[in-house]
Amino acid sequence: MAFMRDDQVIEIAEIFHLLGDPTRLRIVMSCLETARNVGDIAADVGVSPSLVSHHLRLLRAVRLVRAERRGRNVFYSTADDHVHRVVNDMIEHAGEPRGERHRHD
Amino acid sequence: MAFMRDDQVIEIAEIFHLLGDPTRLRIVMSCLETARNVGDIAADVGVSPSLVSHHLRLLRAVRLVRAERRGRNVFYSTADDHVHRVVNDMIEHAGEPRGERHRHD
DNA sequence: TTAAAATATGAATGAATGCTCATATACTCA
DNA sequence: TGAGTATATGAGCATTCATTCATATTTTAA
Repeated sequence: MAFMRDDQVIEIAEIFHLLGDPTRLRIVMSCLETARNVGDIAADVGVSPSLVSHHLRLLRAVRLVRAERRGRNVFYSTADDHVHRVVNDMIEHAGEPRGERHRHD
Repeated sequence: MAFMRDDQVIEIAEIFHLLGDPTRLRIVMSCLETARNVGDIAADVGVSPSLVSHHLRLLRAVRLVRAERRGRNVFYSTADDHVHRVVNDMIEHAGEPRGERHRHD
């Protein structure tokens, strides 16, 4: 783990960083189970379509989401199952009781 | 997922955000398998002990790492197994071949 | 072709952030 | 106790970033 190349670490950190903004995280969560178009995501998250579009561009760039055009809408969905696992594990982590040890070694 | 409370999402995003800096991610990786003291982590990552300490304080605050004093050293280790999974899944995600679909629906 | 709807892009800005350097605290051993 | 080592903290600075607003692009339908 300590022997990972710098560019690998930077790439991974960049993805974490994108998930590290509440608005963007909500956007990812919004299209985690089913593909959703930009307008619906915006309504879901409670921000402007413009802002959603900005964020989706970043998420697309690192392949966290994929875009698919249907008529005049563009539907977004999470790119692969790792995203599911990463988000779910983090939810579990955050859900743990705080203040004490969480491991047994 | 869309029904998560705001404070939950914010808390999770904050943890992702902390993993979203290359230096901090390296620090976490450095004490992912075995507990390591600040000086060794600094040497590992290639930054000053001061900077490592700054980062460790943030990581401690969200319980990503735990501190344990031994003599004049303080040893840090990752707080629980979710961190392992999250980091490993993300490495897999980043390691995938790019440019094509990664799911089947 | 035109109007309207959905999405995307660009510039500007206030706020947050990572880093450095200086200094403070904690611990050990002579 | 005092010197030396290991960590921690605080202020200051340059940079990055999330958001807004205005505008552009794309698509459908009349």
